[in-house]
Amino acid sequence: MAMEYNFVEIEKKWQQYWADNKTFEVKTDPSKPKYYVLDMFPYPSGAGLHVGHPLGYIASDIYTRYKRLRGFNVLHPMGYDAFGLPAEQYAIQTGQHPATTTEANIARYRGQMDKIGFSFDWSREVRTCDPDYYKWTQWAFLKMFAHYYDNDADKALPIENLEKKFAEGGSAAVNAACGAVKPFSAAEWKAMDFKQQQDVLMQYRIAYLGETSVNWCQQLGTVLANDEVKDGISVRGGYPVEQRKMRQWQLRVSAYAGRLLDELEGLDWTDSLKEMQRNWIGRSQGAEMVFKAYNGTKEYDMTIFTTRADTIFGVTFMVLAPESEWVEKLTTPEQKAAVEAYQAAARKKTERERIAETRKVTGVFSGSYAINPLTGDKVPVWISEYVLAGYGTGAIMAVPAHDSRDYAFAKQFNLPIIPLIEGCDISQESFDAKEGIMCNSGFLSGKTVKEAIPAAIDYIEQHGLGRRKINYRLRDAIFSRQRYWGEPFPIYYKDGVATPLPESELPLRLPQIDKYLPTETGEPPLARAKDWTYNGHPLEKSTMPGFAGSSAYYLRYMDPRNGEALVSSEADNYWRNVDLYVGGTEHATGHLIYSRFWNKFLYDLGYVCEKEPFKKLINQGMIQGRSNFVYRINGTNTFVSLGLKDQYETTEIHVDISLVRNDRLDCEAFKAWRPEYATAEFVLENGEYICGWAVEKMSKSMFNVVNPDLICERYGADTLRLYEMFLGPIEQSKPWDTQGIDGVHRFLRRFWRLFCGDNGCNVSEEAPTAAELKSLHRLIGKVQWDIEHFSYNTSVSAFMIAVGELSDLKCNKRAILEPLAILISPFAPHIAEELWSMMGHTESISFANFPEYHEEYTVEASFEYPVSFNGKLRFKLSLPKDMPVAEVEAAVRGDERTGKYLPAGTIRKVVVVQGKIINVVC
RNA sequence: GCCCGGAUGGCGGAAUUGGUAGACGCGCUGGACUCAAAAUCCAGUGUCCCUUAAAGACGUGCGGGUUCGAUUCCCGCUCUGGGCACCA
Repeated sequence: MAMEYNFVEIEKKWQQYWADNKTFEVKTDPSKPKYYVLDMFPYPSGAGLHVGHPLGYIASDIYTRYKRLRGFNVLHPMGYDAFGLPAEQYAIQTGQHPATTTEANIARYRGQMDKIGFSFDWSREVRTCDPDYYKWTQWAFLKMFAHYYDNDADKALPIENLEKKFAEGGSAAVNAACGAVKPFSAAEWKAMDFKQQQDVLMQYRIAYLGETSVNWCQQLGTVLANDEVKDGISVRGGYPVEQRKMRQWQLRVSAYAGRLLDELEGLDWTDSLKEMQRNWIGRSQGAEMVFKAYNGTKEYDMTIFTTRADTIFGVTFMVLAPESEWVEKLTTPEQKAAVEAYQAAARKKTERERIAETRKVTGVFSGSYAINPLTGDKVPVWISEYVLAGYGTGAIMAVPAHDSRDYAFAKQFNLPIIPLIEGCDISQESFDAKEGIMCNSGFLSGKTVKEAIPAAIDYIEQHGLGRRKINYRLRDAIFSRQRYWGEPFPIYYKDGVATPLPESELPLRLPQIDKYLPTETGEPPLARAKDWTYNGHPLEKSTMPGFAGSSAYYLRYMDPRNGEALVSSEADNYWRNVDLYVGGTEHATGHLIYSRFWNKFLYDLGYVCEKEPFKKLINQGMIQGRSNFVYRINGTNTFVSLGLKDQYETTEIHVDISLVRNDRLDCEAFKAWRPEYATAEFVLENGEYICGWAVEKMSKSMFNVVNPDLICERYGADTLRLYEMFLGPIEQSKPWDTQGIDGVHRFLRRFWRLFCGDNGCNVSEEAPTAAELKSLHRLIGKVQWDIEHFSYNTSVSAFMIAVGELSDLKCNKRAILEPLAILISPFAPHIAEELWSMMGHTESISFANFPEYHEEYTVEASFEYPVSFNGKLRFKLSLPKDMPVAEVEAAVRGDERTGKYLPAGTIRKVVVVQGKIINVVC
């Protein structure tokens, strides 16, 4: 029987072997260096995996297997981000419990992943919806509730510490991240009752309950975090989102803004991703300044934030956000009606409408005036939507000459514009650039802008008018969701005071309910649970958002079955943090911020030993679909081939890619596809119907989804793995094209034939030739470099070339083929294992060593030819001075016929220009 | 508007970073095997000039520059993907 490459049997056999032998289970082992490779765990959706999903998993699996061959103890776990909206939406429609559908989806995902031959340590699987897992999500929340952020210590400290300081010196004794707190003395603190004290403490807690403007989504019936909203609509579902003031649980992520920004530096992430986080955190350096404001009867100190303190001599008006607390104080009786109408109109707008009206300038005069603290000038105080309540102090000083938004506002309402920079033209637009020489600016006149900014702030600080201040755009994360399928809060309300559950009560399990909709009174679904109380007190009815469970999962993998701690310090000290994290860039401003925050918080408390969770991050690109089209002549049921379609008025229609091969439509299959096409007629070219095509997102509605199961069945997992890597660079988006897979499959069959003849294994014990060794070692060097640089597409090419060379040489030597099998095992593990065992090994290839690369030739020679080069010459040659260029080149290349100077194959590149050797590379 | 990327044959992409552009694969063309098809194997395949070949010229989005030499570095554009978007 001919020994053909039977991938179906081989893959089944080795997947079974790995499972039976627990090949990929790891333990902490101080005798070996650790390496932690993590994939972003999937949300198990009902649609299953398509061929794009495993891309990152394949890349990380290759790296994992490579690191194992290099002697590392590699932690490579997988689990499921199992709480979330889609399962709940499905539950609302069908009444099926989300746990049931989630369970089914997980089983499907697992089945699909198993077919691809990943080397996950499944004994460490976690699911965020498992009570043994979410116990630790709740635990972390309780810790956040019990801590505050001390700005002086620059870390989280226990809330008891805060209480002690309040009792000693009142609110002034602490410099901490907090909400709006009226200053109080120690005596006032002691005079407060329990509830009042708790209200104050709540303003300081890292997990806190606070009134805030939130993204409310009516259709989803829940609030959403900023990163869950894009362009004013919800990321999940695509429903409109509006701003509402609500009392919600929040995480004081903003307290960590500085550290989140600074510690980004040391991470091995792509610049674009770091840049995204920097923008999201949005540090801006400036000053807070106090303006006296007078409403006709009373004077107030109004604080504003500016990055352009140098422009203070050009302030011609002030602007408040409509939601600002100053609005009420500074609105005069005459303006009251107009201001309230403006506020009401602003409140009613959805986020989407506000975005749509971005360029419209609106505003209303408050009736009050403020005094410029430097010039003593009296300027009007206006109210406008273009100032945001949530940033800075919700109030600004307006300098229309040098800020485009202030300029537009001044033009609209005919307010004065004073230029402050010599020679700037402000007739058409403001001059926003931070360059030029100041004028009209008192003591700042004559300075450059860059000098004037610090000089102005110094002056302001010295005269007690304000202080340096750094503001961040990063907002606190809204942590409540009015939803069922999430972690319950371990919080109950005792006489209206939010009280933490004792840790011993964790996990607080999600109760059973009969319906998943909000109640008639608009309460979250948990209000439907029977007896949702603790010791007779009501429990919190909202649940945690999706990012709660995914924020610390990488820690749980280190010690997933620990009932006593999130992770033991032994496991944490060994595995430390993730060395390589692979996942999509869509989590840049969500998960990857929250996880870093969560980790830093646990670091402050001493539960984890590393400041950052993910050392190196690779963002795999998307695999796009390749859609096919047919062209229906308008008003008929006749379809015209691509090349002829311009002769008709046609409509482009997506056609299922399974009905198309090589862009040729199977017309009979098309007729059978849909009843409306049963009578279809075709206008062919050269007897064929040619379809159009386009690269689009892979989705059911475009009929271009390719299922990995099908590819595994037809070509095998090893072919799938190689082909996904071969498609292009891992970080790049690229279209899937099932056509091309044949090439990779052919390669694997050629690879197989290198080891197997018609009568089975034909590996010989002969010593390899120099040419064979050269081929092998070039491959080793290349593959090693490629894996370390995540350039897997070029490795696959290198394998193809090497196998081509070795086939031509009819090489069947063990000394070549064994290293070759090891080399390919990270990419195509099943075939590698099979060939390895066929060559007589009893132990799995996973425990072999990655072959060592050897330079084949060492060259020593001196060089006397006239030579100019730019640092690239790797060695010296000895050649006569007047040798003709052609001969020099031949000699340097090691031409076997001249053969005098160097052995053949030594030189890869010789560059000779105008009789001079410019560059020689070996 | 602001901040990052990207642009190379019919297609996906190589060129380890200033040194033979187009590796490798797909597709296409021709051939072998076959009654035939599929599969497999072999050869060719950037463009132009040309019956063909040789030889030559032109070629990495566009226009300049640096260099003996530029896909690679610099300046100015065009197109395109992504992120942020009244953040004072």
